[in-house]
Amino acid sequence: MPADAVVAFEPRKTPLQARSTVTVEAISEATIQVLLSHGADRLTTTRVAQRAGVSVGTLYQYYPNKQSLLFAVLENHLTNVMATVEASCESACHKPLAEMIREMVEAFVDAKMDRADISVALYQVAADVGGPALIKRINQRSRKTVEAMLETASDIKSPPDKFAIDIMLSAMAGAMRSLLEAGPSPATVRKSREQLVLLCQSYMTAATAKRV
Amino acid sequence: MPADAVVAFEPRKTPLQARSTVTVEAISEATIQVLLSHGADRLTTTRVAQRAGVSVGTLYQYYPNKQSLLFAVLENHLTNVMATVEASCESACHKPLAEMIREMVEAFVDAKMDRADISVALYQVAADVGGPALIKRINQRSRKTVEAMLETASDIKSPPDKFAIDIMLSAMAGAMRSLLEAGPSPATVRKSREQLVLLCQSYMTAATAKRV
Amino acid sequence: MPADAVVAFEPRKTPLQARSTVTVEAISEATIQVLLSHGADRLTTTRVAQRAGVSVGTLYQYYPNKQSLLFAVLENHLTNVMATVEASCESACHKPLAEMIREMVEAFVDAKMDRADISVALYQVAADVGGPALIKRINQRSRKTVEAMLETASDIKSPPDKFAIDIMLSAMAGAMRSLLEAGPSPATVRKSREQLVLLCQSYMTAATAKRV
Amino acid sequence: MPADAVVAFEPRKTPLQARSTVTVEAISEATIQVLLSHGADRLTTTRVAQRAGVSVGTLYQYYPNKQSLLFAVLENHLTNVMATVEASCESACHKPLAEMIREMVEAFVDAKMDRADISVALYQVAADVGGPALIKRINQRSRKTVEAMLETASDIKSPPDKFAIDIMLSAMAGAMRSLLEAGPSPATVRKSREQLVLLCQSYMTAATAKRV
DNA sequence: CATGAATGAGGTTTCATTCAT
DNA sequence: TATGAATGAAACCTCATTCAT
Repeated sequence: MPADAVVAFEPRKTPLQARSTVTVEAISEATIQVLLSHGADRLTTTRVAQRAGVSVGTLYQYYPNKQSLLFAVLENHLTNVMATVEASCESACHKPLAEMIREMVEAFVDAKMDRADISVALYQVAADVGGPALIKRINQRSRKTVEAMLETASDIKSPPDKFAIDIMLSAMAGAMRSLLEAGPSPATVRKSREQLVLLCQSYMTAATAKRV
Repeated sequence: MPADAVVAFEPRKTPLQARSTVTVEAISEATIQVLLSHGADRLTTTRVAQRAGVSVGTLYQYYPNKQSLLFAVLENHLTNVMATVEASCESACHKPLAEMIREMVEAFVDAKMDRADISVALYQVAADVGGPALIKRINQRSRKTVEAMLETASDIKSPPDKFAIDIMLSAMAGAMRSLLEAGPSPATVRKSREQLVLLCQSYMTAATAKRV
Repeated sequence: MPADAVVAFEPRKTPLQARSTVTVEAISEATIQVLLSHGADRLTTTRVAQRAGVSVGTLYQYYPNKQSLLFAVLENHLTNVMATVEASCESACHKPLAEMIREMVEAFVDAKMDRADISVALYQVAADVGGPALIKRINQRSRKTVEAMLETASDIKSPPDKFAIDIMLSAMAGAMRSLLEAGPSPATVRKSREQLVLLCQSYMTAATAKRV
Repeated sequence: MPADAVVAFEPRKTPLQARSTVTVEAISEATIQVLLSHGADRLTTTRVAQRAGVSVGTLYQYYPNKQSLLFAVLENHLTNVMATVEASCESACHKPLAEMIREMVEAFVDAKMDRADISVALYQVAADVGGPALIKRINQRSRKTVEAMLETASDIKSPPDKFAIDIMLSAMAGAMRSLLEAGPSPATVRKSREQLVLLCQSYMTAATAKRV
């Protein structure tokens, strides 16, 4: 996959007709299937198109190049996960710190596990596809959401600074990645989830001045 | 990790003679240079050989294929980092928990920052080259080392279980990756290091039963 | 001229209705625009259709294929130029040789310069589209016209033979092409025009037996 | 043939070994063969390589892209023709004007006819390959050569200005092109050659102040 | 042992053309 | 008639790997 200039990541045409929407959906899903069954370096645009039941030409009507296709899939996944986390943040407002963290972390772990296969598959492509930049952007939004939640915690004076939140989020994501890549058993997942909650709780507590 | 058979990753011949060692070293360093200057998908064996000042043919006498080359470089880096961490663990034995963690985390951050460029470059290839498996192996060793250190902590009854240590290590590595990929300022690094220490200390403390 | 069969170059349907004429006109003009703005090898039927404000499908209702489109545009241009030259020939009948030539050459240069952009654009496609054959046909007509004119020259016994006229016309066209492709200043054009007149006059004079 | 940026026309590597020289020669010749047998738009790099008896990869070791290949062939041809003309110019020094012109024109016509097939084939590609720019460059050299020759003419005071020489050369080239594209009989060629001599002689004479 | 020319499978992408709506 | 989504053959070009010198 040549990745010279990181340009033109935007999908080429917005699917207006019903037929188009179906096609785009099929391509997107096929991308994941191929990623899972063949691996990132065996993923070819031709194969994706075949799996999607369309011709390569059709694929290229919606994505200007291979990168943009992978980028779109990655972005979609990350956005989904983030949406889940954001929802949990909203519902956890005004609760005590520990509970907030628990809900947030559990939402994150569950969202990731929900489509563990996709997550793992996407780790492979993130690096080639402008992943870091995208992740940075997503993380910034996540951090703001979490920060806003923490502002409302019932038992602390002031929330930890942005810095600490960033650290926590990246630590959580990193641990999750390790876990996913190990192909864990359900039991392991359960236990890890608990530990991750503990990790974040203890760090946030340590990084926070208690409210009077 | 590509779906096909993971073929011989081991270097082809052990460099017994001085000349060979020099050549292998040059190739290894050239790989990193090319990774940094051209990116993972512009890295070609020919280019690496040129940069190293040898012919492609020569390169293939020391590495059976491209993967094995990248694998070796990755392994070398990880081993170096781990060696540093292990050394710090040894020297921190019998100290109190918090101090142990501090020394270990600081050793890790410093080792990573020491050749930040390499770390960043290698994140690109890890996925394609059997990285996860390798990391798993390395992490296991790390975990054992850390575990052994913790056994000797002067202020705790028993160390956290393997599980918690794994979580901590992967969280630390994940946060570090995020940091490195952001291309941080020295000030940011200092602050992050401190926070990472705090993260690990508070988690380990929380995961540990205090000694009588 | 490509080696394969020279298929139907004729437009598919004669535009009888006003709407059709407008459409065909728009497509024709769009072709030139695209030729100028994108170059011959970036000219796609889709792009031409877009520029013309119609769909590709519509384009294919008036032209059976891409070649026929380009051919039509080329033919149109050449025919226009020739019509101008023919007109000048008619009006120059019965004048002295030198004057005839001057009027003819000046008409040619002016006609070409009138839409210099088109001329230059079409040089790019002529070769791929059966240009030489077309030019041959056009040139034959031109030669006959010029010959007819020369027959009436007041100061010569008999006109130069067909051969000489062909040579003159192709020399004139060749020089003009060179000039156009250089993107000349108005001053250069004026001077070149004068020289071209001189070239043709001196050649025709040399190739002619003077009238008693 | 995509022709975006007109870059990197230079051959990729200079053939140092004997084997390489042979290969390059074969590719060059094969290009002309394919051009003649299939036409410019059926010329593919694969076909050229096949005809040359090498693999595509090899072709691309010597030419960075298709354009550069065609450009090299075109340049080679034009340089050859020009060398012949230059030689004739040198040998015609100090002779009378008419004789000079005769020798120069005849040298040109003969050089072109010598490999008429190549000339015709190359007209097809010139436009796509940066031909005009190249021709401009070649023409400038030609003009200087001719100018230098004319300076020494034994029977004229001063030579025609650059302008007139440019006109003459482009007219001559244009007429020649027309002739070649018509696929002329030997008789036609002979006659055309004579006419071309006359054309240039009469123009140069007309454009010159006679020497005392 | 070193060299580097040669290989060729295979990847990405384009675009003329069709045809169901 | 007009549309434009879909097609898919085919083009260009790369690069891991080999092997004769």
